[in-house]
Amino acid sequence: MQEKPRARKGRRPTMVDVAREAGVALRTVSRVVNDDATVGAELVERVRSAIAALDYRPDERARHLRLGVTGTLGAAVRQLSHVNPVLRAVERAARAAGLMVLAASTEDDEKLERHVVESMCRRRFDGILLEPIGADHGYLVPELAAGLSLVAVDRPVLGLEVDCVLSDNVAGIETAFAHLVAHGHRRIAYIGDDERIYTAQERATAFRACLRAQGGPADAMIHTGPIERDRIHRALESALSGPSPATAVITGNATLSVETVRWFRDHHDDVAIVGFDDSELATLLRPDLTVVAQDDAAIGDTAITMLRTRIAEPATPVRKVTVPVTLQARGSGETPPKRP
Amino acid sequence: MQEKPRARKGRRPTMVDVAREAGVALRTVSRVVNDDATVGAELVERVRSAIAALDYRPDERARHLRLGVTGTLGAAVRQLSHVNPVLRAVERAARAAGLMVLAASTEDDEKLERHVVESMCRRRFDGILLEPIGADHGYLVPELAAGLSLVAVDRPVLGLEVDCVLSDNVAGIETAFAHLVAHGHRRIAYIGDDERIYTAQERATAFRACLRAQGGPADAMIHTGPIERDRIHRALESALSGPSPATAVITGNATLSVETVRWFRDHHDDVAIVGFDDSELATLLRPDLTVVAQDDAAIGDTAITMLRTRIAEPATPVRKVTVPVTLQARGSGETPPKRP
DNA sequence: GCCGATTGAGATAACGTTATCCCGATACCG
DNA sequence: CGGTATCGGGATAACGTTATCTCAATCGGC
Repeated sequence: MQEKPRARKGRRPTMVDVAREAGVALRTVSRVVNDDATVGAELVERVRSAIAALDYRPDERARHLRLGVTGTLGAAVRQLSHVNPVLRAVERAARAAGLMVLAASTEDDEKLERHVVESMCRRRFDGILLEPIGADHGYLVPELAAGLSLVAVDRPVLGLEVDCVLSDNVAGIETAFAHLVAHGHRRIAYIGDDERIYTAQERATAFRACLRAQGGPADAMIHTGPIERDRIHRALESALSGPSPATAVITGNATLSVETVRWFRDHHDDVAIVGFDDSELATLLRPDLTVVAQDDAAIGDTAITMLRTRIAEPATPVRKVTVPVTLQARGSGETPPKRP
Repeated sequence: MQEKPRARKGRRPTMVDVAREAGVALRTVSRVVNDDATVGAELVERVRSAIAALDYRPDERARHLRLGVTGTLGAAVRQLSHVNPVLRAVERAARAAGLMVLAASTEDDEKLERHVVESMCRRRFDGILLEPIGADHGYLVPELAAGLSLVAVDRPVLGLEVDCVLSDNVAGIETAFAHLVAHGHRRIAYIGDDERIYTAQERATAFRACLRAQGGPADAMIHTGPIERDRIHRALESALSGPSPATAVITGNATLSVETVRWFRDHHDDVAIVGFDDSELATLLRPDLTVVAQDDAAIGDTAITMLRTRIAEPATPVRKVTVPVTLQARGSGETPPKRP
């Protein structure tokens, strides 16, 4: 039988109603609800009976106002509709600390980021995790001055000194580059994101340093720009043609890997590839994709730890934590250079 | 120069402080902050100067308590770390209505689902969208009786009469089946999820009906169970071997498609496949994956519309909306049966 | 000139919890 | 026996907004 609970009319019972029903003071009800051991057993029983009789359900809005603490962390992330394993780690770490993470998406839109973060500030969440986009975070200055606890994840907030946890982009690119060199590659191309994005700039800069250390020409092997299929495919055509085509490719993030593999599929280039960051599709390809994997669990745990420290000790010096990455050799980065 | 805003000591300024600074009543400050047109220009200016001087920032916790409305919708979804395009549509529709959606993940865990939903109830969110898991939602009965506005997304809350918006699973399976029959297939297998899950049961039941309508044996072509790689691969081996192997496969969701394609990759079976629900990988394969695509935008928009109706008119009769799906023919479902 | 209506602004309560402080009863010690 | 300490419970304020109601001044009409 499909149960159809009938919604009550009018306002919900409060502790005042419970107190009246139980014949005790309001403060006594609060003590019982909060398991205060100083209330005698008889009164405890009367209060609990009244709670059940009235179907009283605690309202944390009042509690949040009185205590000035909400037990809630906001997570302003670029996308909720895409893969976000860091957020899983964040939620688990928060739960372990008795906190609730509530996430909203900024959709890579600077105005929306501001809207989301300011909405969370107005709700006085205890702290906020932010995947920053764009360069102008001036709107954060008064919030930080007012006492906002915030940790940036995956990239710093440029121009502001706030806590940050991110992957070791430099070491990741170096590792990928060295891995390909170790497998015989000498002409390695880089397909990266728009360098206005912090992580994209870090990775591209690291790649340039690798090229210079190798003694080779720098910029001809680097192709950065917005993540657009046509741009990526033209970059690949350029990198893999001409008198000295690249024999290996490093891609700057998972989406670039997707587009690179899509292009490979149609053009059958037997080119080695190492992608930055892992994803589900990495093991669907032939050969499996070799990747520089970020440690999502460590990033998430660290982000929560730093945020809780910021909340508890606002005077703590600002920190920037880089989390090591690891290379997962699965095949696509281990093939030797194709003879021309 | 890296800006380092210094967090204030002590409590933040409130409207009481602004009133004192401006030399007006508290109610006047509230009128100005809320753009009440009955305040004279001189007082408006004094209040705004005081707001700037004190760097007053509104606190919505008090407002939520006084008004009994938070402008917040909770979204308790199975996963935040996986693809969730419905959530994007939900956020956009909510934003258009001036509401904020805050999401938390239930990680397909019944206890966690209850924890997340009850946490949102204690915060008195205006309404909740829920991707239900499991069969026992008894914990919702008192919440619904107390006035909770809730809409189930993607599957109903079994045993309770609450609003629900989901895809037309039956038509989707029928469309996929008919599509394969139209391309010459007569032996079609179904790889599905655990039938304890509502959508899995609907899809499997629809598939059985298709088989019966075709006059063929029913259960030998249906393989349902938990989404485990080994189980799925054994199901595929079974379906594609023996005296009458299937020449086409329908998969029950995107993850099943992933695992099926993974198995195909290693076994090179030239088998037609139609997958239920789209995903990014669908266009990475050769040929591209033919899918029954859910209308995520319509589901999201409908969910928000139904929730707002439930909030505004609690006595509205409970509704169940099924959103049409469409078949995207991309190649993998159009290949003819392979000759034995 | 007086009276009623309107307008701008202010006083205070309300929302629903928890903290702070207080009170009365009881027990113990000198 | 009296004084002090402790304990269980209660009265009331606090959190920071908004709603409700009131008041005084001004204006217009008769």
